[in-house]
Amino acid sequence: MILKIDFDSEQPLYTQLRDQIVKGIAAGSLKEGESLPSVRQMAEDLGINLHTVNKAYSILEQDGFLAMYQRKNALVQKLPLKPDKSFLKKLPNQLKPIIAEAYCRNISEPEFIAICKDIFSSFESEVENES
Amino acid sequence: MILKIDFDSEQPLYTQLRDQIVKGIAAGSLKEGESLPSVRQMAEDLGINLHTVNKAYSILEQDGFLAMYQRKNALVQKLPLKPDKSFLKKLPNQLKPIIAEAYCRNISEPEFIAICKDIFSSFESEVENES
Amino acid sequence: MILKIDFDSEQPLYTQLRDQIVKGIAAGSLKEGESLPSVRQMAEDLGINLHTVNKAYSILEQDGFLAMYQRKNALVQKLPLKPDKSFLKKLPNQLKPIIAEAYCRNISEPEFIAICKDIFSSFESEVENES
Amino acid sequence: MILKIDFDSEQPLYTQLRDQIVKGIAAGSLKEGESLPSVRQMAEDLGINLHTVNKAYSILEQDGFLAMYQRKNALVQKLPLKPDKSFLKKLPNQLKPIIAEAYCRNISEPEFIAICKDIFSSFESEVENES
DNA sequence: GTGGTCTAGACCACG
DNA sequence: GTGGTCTAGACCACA
Repeated sequence: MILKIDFDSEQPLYTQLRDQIVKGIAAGSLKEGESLPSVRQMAEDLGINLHTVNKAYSILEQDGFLAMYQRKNALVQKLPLKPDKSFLKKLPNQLKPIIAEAYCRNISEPEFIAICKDIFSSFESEVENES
Repeated sequence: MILKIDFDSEQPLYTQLRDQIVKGIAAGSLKEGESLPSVRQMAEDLGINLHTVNKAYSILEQDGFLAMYQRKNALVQKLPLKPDKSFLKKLPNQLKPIIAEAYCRNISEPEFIAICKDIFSSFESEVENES
Repeated sequence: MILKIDFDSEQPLYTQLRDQIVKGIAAGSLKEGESLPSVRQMAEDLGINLHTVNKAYSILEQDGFLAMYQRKNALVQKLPLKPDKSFLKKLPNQLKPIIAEAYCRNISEPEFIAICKDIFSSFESEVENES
Repeated sequence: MILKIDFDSEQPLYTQLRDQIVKGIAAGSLKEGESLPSVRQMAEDLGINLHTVNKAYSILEQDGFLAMYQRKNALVQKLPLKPDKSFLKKLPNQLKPIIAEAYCRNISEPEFIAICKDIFSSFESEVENES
């Protein structure tokens, strides 16, 4: 599992880290029960501040992706099969502005769906291949 | 065209306003050539500061959704038929973290696609019905 | 002499009008002693406000391009052969930021000169042909 | 790199600052990757408001001259070798009124070209000499 | 009346 | 300490 942080991105480092870990879980390179490097180790590996890693881990814990033990050891959690209701409510609100802009920019529904399917399949295929 | 601003949201006011207007254009309630309220009027209507509205308008102008003139109100612009390449490149990056999380939360691809289609059709249907 | 005002331009109307008239003089379509339409007439012709025309005429008078008589009749003036010193001092300052940006954008000196020559020759050729 | 702001000029402060920085880049006193003072520092140095500097920096960022990050100062960017098409289209329109007035004021084409060359060479020579 | 510019001062997110 | 956001209030150019 290789995490890439783009220091030149406009996106905050801690959300980048969060997204990278979620992507890792989605792609299967991070499996249930697996443990992440300690906050200190991760910060050193990525060359970022300890507090930044801490913030990312905290959010992931709060969202149910991680369970923190001993203040430093982070274990990947398996999410319940039924999707969280609050997430189901949040999801369309996240998508709406994106789709609105895509629609204005004359991207057709099939084109958009194709892009989504591509991303989905990128997760599903990797599940089988990665360790 | 009713705009709603959520003062408790963590999302900046000016991006909320931007998104609302893009949604309005997508939904057809704002048509090409139509004019938006003046920055002062809009600010008063929403109960926010003039400069915040100005920033939203400026971004929309920069993105080609609006044209602003010193002597006229902001006018809704028609976007070119061909989607902007830079947007096509940005789009998957916007979607990837959202889909990754959805995938982790056991939302299936068909479910996700259905949500997208719902949003798409909400724009397409309103185009015909709204004034 | 046809004047074109672009109501959608970001440039103020009165400076557009001023520039158009200067271009007309440069191109020879407006000759020394020729009289421009009255402020009222010009405003009506262009569909702009009387004050806007007045402002343009005033600036042109101040710059020596026009002589105003009877408050309404504007005569094209011939400029002295020796260039105004204050203009010679102002000119490089006007050009410097433009050339600086062109240079940054990798436009070579010959390219730039070619563009200038094109514009120059557009004035010189028209002098002979226009009425 | 010394920046001069003329408070008595009719030109807006933020465009003055913008032009000064572009000139600095053209002259080579600001090199790729170099960082500009923070908005606060620059504002203090020039005796102007923080937001005014911010606006100048934002425009420069939008035009590709600077890259701004939340956690770093503004960094000078290298522009692509191929000139922007939109700039090539804008350039003659910027030059036309200036050349028209110069032509009216009996400045010959060679004189004008000489002035342009002077400005160009002022950039090219400094590139080698400055640190 | 419109938007544009500028100032002053505040709070927050980020690292 | 950085830039980002937001507010409040002022003056000016434009038409």
